[in-house]
Amino acid sequence: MSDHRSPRISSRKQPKQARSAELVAAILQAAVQVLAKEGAQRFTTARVAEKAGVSVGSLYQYFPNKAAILFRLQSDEWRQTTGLLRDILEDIRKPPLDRLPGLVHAFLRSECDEAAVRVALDDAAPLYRDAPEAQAARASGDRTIQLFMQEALPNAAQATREVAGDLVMTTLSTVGKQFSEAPRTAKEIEAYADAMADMFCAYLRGLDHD
Amino acid sequence: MSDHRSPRISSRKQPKQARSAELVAAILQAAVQVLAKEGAQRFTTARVAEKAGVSVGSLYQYFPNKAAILFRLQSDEWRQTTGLLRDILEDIRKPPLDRLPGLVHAFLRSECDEAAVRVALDDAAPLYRDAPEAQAARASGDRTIQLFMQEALPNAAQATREVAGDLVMTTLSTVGKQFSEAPRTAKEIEAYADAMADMFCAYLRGLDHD
DNA sequence: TCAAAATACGACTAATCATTCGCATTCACT
DNA sequence: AGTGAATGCGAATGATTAGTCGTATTTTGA
Repeated sequence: MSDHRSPRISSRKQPKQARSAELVAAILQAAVQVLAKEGAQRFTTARVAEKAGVSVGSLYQYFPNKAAILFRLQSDEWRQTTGLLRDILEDIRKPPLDRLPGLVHAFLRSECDEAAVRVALDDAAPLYRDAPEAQAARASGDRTIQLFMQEALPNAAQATREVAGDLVMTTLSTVGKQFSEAPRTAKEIEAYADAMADMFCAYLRGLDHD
Repeated sequence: MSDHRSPRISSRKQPKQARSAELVAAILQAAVQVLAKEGAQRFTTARVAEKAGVSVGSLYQYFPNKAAILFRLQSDEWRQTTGLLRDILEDIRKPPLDRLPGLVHAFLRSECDEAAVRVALDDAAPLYRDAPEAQAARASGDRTIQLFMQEALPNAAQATREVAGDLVMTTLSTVGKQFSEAPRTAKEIEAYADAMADMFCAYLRGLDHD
C-alpha cells in the first residue's frame, strides 16, 4: 500500500499557438535532461522550467502537476517499446521462435541507450505507478505477446500460454531494466541478450512438446 | 547518474544499556509498519519515531540518518534471502537441477509475504542504492550461485556459467519483485513458480549439452 | 546517597519544493 | 491601431521534512 491518491495526469490545456507547442516540446526535452543529469530525486518543476528557459507558471499551464511530466515521458517510452515489440514479434518472415533473439537484442540495446533516463524514470515511478492510465498502457503489450504465443505454441493449453507469455515479457522488461543500471559495453549486451534469448527459446520449445 | 553522494549508513553509537537496545528494536519494528502502511513516500523519521513511541532525537542517537534505517531493513532482508539461497542450492541430497523448483517456489512465496514492505523498500532504494555496503552485499549471493553453476554445468565454459548464473539470479529477483507488486493467491504463486522453474531448467539443460 | 555518564526528549532550524495567482506580454483578427 | 484572448511570468505561499541541540531524566557505580 504505497500511494493512496493517484494524481491527475491528463493535460491541463491544449496548445493552440505555435509558441506554446514549442514550449511543451522544450519542457519535455528539458525534463529528459534534468532526469538524466540530476536523477529523480532532484527532478523539480523549477529545474525543468529553468532548463527549458521557461517559467514555472508556463509549465503549469500545460502540465497539471509534476507527475504528469514524468508520466508523459514514460508513456512515450512505452509507446516506443510496444512498437518495437509489435514490429519484431509479428514479422511473419521468420518462424516464431526465430524472432525472439532479435527481440531480446533490440530490447536490451534500447534499454542501455539512455539508461540514465530510464533508471531515473523508474525511481520516480511511485509518483504515477497507480494511475489508471498506466495500467491500461500495459494491455497493448499483453495482447501482442498473446498473439505471438498462440502462433509459437499452438499445441499448448491456453493457460500455459498466458503464464508463459507473461513470464517472458516480465523477464525481458525487469531483467532489461536491472541490466541497464550498470554501464555496459556492446559485447556485454550481446552476450547477455544471447543468453536470455537462449533461455526463452529453450523454455518455449519445451512447452510445445507437451 | 542519479545520486551523487552516498549517505553514511553505519550506526552512530552502539546501545550499551538494555533500554536503548529495546529502543533500536522498537524503531526497526515501527519502520516496517510505517513502510508497509504509508509507503516509501511518507516514510519520515517523525512518523517512525511516533509509531515507535520514541522521540526523533532518540532515533538519531542510533541511526545517523533516515537512509540508515531503510538500509538496515534492506540488509536484514538480504541476509535472510541469501541464507535461503544457500540452504537450498547447497542441498547435496538432490541433483542440482532438482533444487531449482524448490528455490523458485520458496523465493516467490517469500517475496509475496510482506510484499508491501518490499515494494516500499524498493521505492526507497535510490536513497541507499549507491552505498558501498550495498554492492558488497550482492557478492555473497553471487558466490553461492557460481558454486551451484559449477556443479550443475560441469561441461560448460566458465564464461557461459557466469552469464547463465547471473541471468538466473537476476531473473529470479527482478521477476519476483515485479510479480509481488500485485496481490497474489497461493495458486497463482504456485503456477508462476512452476513456470519460472521450468524455464530455468530448460535453459540450463540446454547449456549442459554443449 | 550522589555525581557522572548514558539516554531520552521535542521544540526549533534551515532547506526544499509543488503549486498558485495577479500581472505583463504577445498574438489573432478586425 | 485596437481589443480580447491566449500565453507567459516569477515572487509568494503553504506544507513538509531531515536533522540538531540544549535540557531533562534515568542509570551506573562508587
